[in-house]
Amino acid sequence: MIEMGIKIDNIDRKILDLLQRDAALSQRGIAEKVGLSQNALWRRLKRLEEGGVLRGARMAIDGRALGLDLTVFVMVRTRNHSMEWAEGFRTHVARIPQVVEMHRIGGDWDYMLKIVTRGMGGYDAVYRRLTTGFELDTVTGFFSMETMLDDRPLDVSG
Amino acid sequence: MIEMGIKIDNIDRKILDLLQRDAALSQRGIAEKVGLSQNALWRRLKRLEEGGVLRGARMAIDGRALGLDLTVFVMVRTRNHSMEWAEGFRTHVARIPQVVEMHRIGGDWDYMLKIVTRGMGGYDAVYRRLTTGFELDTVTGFFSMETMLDDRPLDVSG
DNA sequence: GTTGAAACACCCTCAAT
DNA sequence: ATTGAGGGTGTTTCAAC
Repeated sequence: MIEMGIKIDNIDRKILDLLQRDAALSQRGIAEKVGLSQNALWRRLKRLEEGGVLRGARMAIDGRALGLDLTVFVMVRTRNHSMEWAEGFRTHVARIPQVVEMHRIGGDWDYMLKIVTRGMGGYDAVYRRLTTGFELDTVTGFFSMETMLDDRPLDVSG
Repeated sequence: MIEMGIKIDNIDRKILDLLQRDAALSQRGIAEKVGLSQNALWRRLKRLEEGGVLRGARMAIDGRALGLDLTVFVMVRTRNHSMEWAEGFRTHVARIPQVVEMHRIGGDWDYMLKIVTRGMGGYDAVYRRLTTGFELDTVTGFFSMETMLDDRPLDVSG
């Protein structure tokens, strides 16, 4: 079965762009910006939601207020490349709440994890938890010294 | 002047955790979950907002619905390490909308960029735009073959 | 696609405790 | 901290065009 997805026109793109930047916008406000009535906008939002394009509103928070001052990108090389092992590794990593992102990648490494935690002590704890119970070939961390751009909206232009 | 930040207690942490996962929760619903009256919750939200801890609601969208099917982590090594150059580079990169994240990092590389775009053609366009007008020493891309965890809430426990 | 309206939920701000 | 209440805003769903 082919994943079809719903049709998205330029007004939808504009709506998605606005909502990515501020999910608290009122329907009236969005409707005015895109040149629709509030009623017509409501029907589009319902359609986008039912089509799975809208995936819920998230509140962005300042991690530093919680002491989350360290971001590390961890590269992992493994020996076992079976799908079963990968799924087990995913489950293992998913239990570590400081991991905010995980990718299976190509190139010199097999996995890449984004970690957000409290200083080096927090990172050390994550590192130990990550490497306990799983045979990882190599683990290297790239430490973010400065977040220059963060959490930008996806490019909706098409 | 020292950045002080506001005090965050365990109820605040619980509130932040809930809002990170669903910014559309009603104040009544949150208040009930954390054991406060709606009125008391409102005061806490106002305080968290004025303290800069809450940074606005964003709608999460399904990039694939827009054809955004390729995520690449680009590592960049440069020759010039002055702060002026870095700021110019940041401005240059910020103009490329497919860059959703940019970090100055330590280790083998100087910068790391997260790119979300439409297939290899889209990546090629981003790559050319990135490397035009700026002398970069080395540029390498790690291609995400599978996003195993994405956009998880920050760990509020403390 | 549009306007208008009714019913409802939620938010914000009081006052009182 | 709590409850209760009033006014205002926003959403959802109609009917009619």
